[in-house]
Order: sequence, then C-alpha cells, then structure tokens
Amino acid sequence: MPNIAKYDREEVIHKAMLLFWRQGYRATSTRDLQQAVNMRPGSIYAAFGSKEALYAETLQHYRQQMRHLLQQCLAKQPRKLDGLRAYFERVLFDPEIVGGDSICMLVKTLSELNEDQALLRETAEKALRQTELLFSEIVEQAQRLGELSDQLDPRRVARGLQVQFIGLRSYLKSTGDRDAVMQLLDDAFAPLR
Amino acid sequence: MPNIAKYDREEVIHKAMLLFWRQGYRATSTRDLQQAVNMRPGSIYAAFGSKEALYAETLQHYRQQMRHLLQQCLAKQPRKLDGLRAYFERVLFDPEIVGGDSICMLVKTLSELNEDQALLRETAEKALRQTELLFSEIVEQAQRLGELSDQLDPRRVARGLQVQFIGLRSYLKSTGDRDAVMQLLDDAFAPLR
DNA sequence: CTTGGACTTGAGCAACTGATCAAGTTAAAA
DNA sequence: TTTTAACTTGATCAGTTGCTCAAGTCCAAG
Repeated sequence: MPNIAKYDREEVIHKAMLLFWRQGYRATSTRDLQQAVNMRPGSIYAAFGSKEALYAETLQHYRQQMRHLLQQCLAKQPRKLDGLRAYFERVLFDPEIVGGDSICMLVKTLSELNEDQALLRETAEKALRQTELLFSEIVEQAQRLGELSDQLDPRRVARGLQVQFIGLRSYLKSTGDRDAVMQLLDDAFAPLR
Repeated sequence: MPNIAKYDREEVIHKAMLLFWRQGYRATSTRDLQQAVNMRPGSIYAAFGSKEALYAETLQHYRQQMRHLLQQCLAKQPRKLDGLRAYFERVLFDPEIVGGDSICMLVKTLSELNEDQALLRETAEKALRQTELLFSEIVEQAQRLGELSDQLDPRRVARGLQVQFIGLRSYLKSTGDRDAVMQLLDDAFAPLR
C-alpha cells in the first residue's frame, strides 16, 4: 500500500547501542540519538515509542551480539576453556567490539539507573544471570570433555569468571594497562588448569 | 565580625556523597542536593562553587572514608591479609558503609562520566591507582611478615585483589547474593594461602 | 546601640530535556 | 490517475536543569 520505511531497523539499533553504551542513558539526549541515527524525532518515536524503549532494544541487541561472539569463539577453539578465554580477550581488546566502551553495557546500566527505570534494570539483571548460566554450561561441557576437574562446582566457577570479567573490563577502562589485564587473565584461568 | 556559617561543612559533604554515590552525578539534580543538605542554592554555590566542584569534594571524602576504614580493619587483625579481607567484607556487607551503593563510587564515576567532566574522571582514576598502591604495600608487608610467599609480585597480587573487589561489588549489586559473594571472596584469597 | 560584611534566601533566567502532532511526502493498490 | 495509509518532518510544548543575584538576615567589632 503505502510508503515504506527508509531506515534499516537493525542498523539504527546498532548505532543507538554504540552511543548509549559509550555515553550512558541519561547523558545521551534524544537529539544526540537523532543525529547518530539520522532520523527526526517523530520517526524515532513512531518506531520505538520512547527513549527508554529504544534503550531496552539496544540492551537486547547488546546481549545478542555478545552471545554470538561467544559462540564464534567457542567454534574456533577445540577446548571449551580456550574458547571462553578467547572470548574474554576479544571483548577486552578487539577495537571493533570495544567500540562502545570497555565496561560491560549491562553493568553500566545497573550502575547508573535507579528504580525510575525498573524495566531497564530488570532487563540488565536478567541478561547477567543468563550469561552466568551460559558460562556454567560451558564449564560443565569442559568437565565432561575432561578439560577440568569434576570436583569443581560449575556455578561457582562461572560466577568467579564473570566477576573477574566484570572487574577486568572496569579496570581496563580506568588504567588502559593491557599488559596488566593479560596477566590477570592468566591468573583468572590459572585455577582451572 | 559577621554572620557565621550555620552548616557543618563535613556533614554537608558526607550527605552529598551519599546522594551522589547512590544516584550518580547526572541523576542528582541541584534541587535533590538542596533538599538532602538543607541548604538553599545560593549558599551551596557560595560554599562549593559548582555541582562539579562539590562532587569532586565528595570523591575526596569517599577516598578518605575508605582509607580510614582500611586502617581500622588492619589494626584489628594481627595478620595483614586478614585485615584486608575484613575490609572487603565490611565494604561489601556493612550496611553503614554500603549506605551509598554496593558499587564503588570511583568506578561509578568512571563509568558514567565522559570527557566533559575530565577533572572528575582524573580524580577517580588517580584514587584507584593510589588504592592499588596501598594494597601492594600491604601485600609487601604480609610478605615481610611471612604470611605470604616472597615469590609473588606484590603489584600483581594487589591488582588482582582490586579487580576482584570491583567485580564483586558490581556482582553483589546485580544479584544481591551474599552467600555467593562470600564464596567468591574465599576463592579470591585462596591463591594467597 | 550602630554598623559592616559574611552568610542566607528564593524568585527567576537561559538552556536543555523528552516527547508531541499537524502538515507534508511517498509509493503501492484501486 | 486517484486514493490511501505508512512514514517523515520540524516547530513547538511543558517540565527540568545548573546557576545567579538582588534583597534580606545575622552577629561580632567599634
């Protein structure tokens, strides 16, 4: 029937994600978004409803992107733990991934938002829980493949890796010391060898 | 000569710190501050100059408070490493300390602020560097006292502890799972026994 | 007392915020 | 060609922001 949308939804969400990730939710004005995405306010609000709803979509996009990257890293390495480590290194150092910010977008979301944006907070919390679950499944697989002692509690190992990953990404943002981060990555995986 | 200030500067800074720490820099309006501190805008600006300058003072206050708590914990424990661990536990679980937020205020500052507030970012970065240095000095003392192997690099150990501490505080905020955090605290100190 | 200057007050400014909507544009369907 | 509805545009709104400043209040010194 009518006129067809001139923008590519996925591309718009990706660009919005990069801006939100770098600048944070509050520091990103709707006008910043309009420029980054090359759309006028009316179109954005017709397509996404609100700034908050758009942010929610960028969070989902972020999760999807990260999950995809992890699968990719696991596929390239014969050993599960090496795949996980490769994923950590990519997220920390690959400029194309860090395009947004060294700090995890989910952690940034939890850090800056209060109860007024409960929906966004819950989305981020849920995504972090799911990531932990994903890590623990990989640890279980590693155990089944004999890469890792059966004695270890997969959940506990997964939590430990996630905590260190979160810490490392924040630390890297603060110091920019890549060598130190690589050393600490060794230390994080050392108990698993 | 004239009228004397009716407010207690330290108390004002402390209240402002709690609010900034909880809500973040941008989410805290000058009107929020006025209410929390019970001062009118003119007085606040006469005393501190700007929102940014007041935030800078609360950062210094935060550092001082944390440094003081660490000394206190070290004084109570005969072994240095136990003192450090007690400090971690206090910061993570003591409601009086966590009054602001589970997440470290310095990390929150780095996370939410961009280049427009370069002064605040640098202040936070510097404070984190100094904390790492402090940790490494404590590790060195522990080594001299025979609590810890001389083989270990104090800087590396200090960095590792800081990274895990940052990660744990973020993780606790996200999940609220105190038991898991205690377990992970054990894991963080395990390589040092 | 009187006085003078440190301190307090709160109305209000200019800039910016997220969001709206009537008017305009587009292209597939009739 | 006409119709129609999805889509775009940008001026504009009401609310909020950080901050100012003239007017007022207070109290120690003279």
